[in-house]
Amino acid sequence: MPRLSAEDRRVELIDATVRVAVAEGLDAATVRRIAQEAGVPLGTVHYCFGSKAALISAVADSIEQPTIDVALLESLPTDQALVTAFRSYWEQIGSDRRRQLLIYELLTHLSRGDDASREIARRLIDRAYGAVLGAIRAYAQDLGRTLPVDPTVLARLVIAVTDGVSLAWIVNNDDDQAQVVMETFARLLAVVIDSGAEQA
Amino acid sequence: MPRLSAEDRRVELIDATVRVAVAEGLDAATVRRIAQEAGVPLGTVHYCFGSKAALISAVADSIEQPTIDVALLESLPTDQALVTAFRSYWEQIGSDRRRQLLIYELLTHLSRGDDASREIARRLIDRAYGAVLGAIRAYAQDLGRTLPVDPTVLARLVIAVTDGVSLAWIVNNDDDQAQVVMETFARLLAVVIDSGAEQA
DNA sequence: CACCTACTTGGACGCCCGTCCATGAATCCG
DNA sequence: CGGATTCATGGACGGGCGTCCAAGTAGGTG
Repeated sequence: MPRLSAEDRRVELIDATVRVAVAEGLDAATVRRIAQEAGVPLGTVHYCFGSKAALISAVADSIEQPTIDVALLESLPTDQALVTAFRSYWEQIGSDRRRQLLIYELLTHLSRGDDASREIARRLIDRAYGAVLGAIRAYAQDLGRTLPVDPTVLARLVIAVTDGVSLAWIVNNDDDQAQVVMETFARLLAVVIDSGAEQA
Repeated sequence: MPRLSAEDRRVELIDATVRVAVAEGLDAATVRRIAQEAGVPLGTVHYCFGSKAALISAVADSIEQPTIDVALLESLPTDQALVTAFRSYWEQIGSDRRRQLLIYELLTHLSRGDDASREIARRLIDRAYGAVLGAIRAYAQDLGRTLPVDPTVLARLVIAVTDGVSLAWIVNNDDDQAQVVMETFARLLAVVIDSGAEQA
């Protein structure tokens, strides 16, 4: 009801869309349901975004990916450092099953769209990739040596593991299993990194 | 048009649904579109399945997961054996991007449903898990020793990696990247397995 | 042959969808 | 102050959705 700039209104509508889509699924996030959630009349949505597809794209671009703080890991043994890093990552991702589910709904939905939509899905994954790659590079620098694995490939692998674990966790809702699988991967990685150090 | 038993008709309808959903997305697989694809009148779908949800559940249960033939890996060095195994797995999964996309659409869709739907999603993942776990156990037996990682956890981890890689591959369509990431994981695993052997 | 079960057929029902648009109100600016 | 721009509002439109059902038809059984 209060008069807002279109820009501020867009932020409100994106937030409302996230709320609805997280709670009830992306399919339930209809224009009417979003307008109701945001407390605005129906026409406002199309006034601000022009189309529902543009709104969904804006929602995908608004999704924030976890951050990794490498400073916490200094002076820890390799295996403990990696386990800690994954645990921190998981605490951010694993807090809300439905939120993570929405990310996969967005990725699959956008993957069926036109080139512009697919580009947005790509960016969504690349944001996570960039965060992980930055953390890996910072960690390698702290370690004072190069890793026995290409950091860019390792970052892709870490994203794959967390995404895969998240997907299974969404489906079977088993927190402990997700934790154990990620910790196992962290320890595998630690073995390789330490063995690489011995060889060097 | 030809008179078929309801059971045979169900198979036809499931196949038609898969065709439509693979090609155009799960959202595009409406009852009308499915009936058209199968060449049957609209009412037939509900006669055979009672509801669209039951049809989608049947579709999810019909999805076959890759098989892994461990016999091929005998007498290969560990790293080559694992790389070969992942490559074989990928040749089955990575042949059709849209088919893999449908699996994720089904998983997210079913995860939003009631308990029965979520159970079906769980089975879909568990089929892949069972296949991988069986292969791991067979491989460990061929190796003649126990692995340094719990096979059930390792199987979950392998599923996570392949699912995560598939997801990224669906989004960015980069075959080479998917291959490289999986091969890197295979080699990481080989290092750990071989180092576990040395310790033993 | 008659009968009953099983399958077929296509239209009708009510609902919700995304989009559009005409009108009105607020705000900004020369 | 007055005109122009920007935002607000809610009803209307055409279409597609899942579901239901009454009538028709084939096949097997007594």
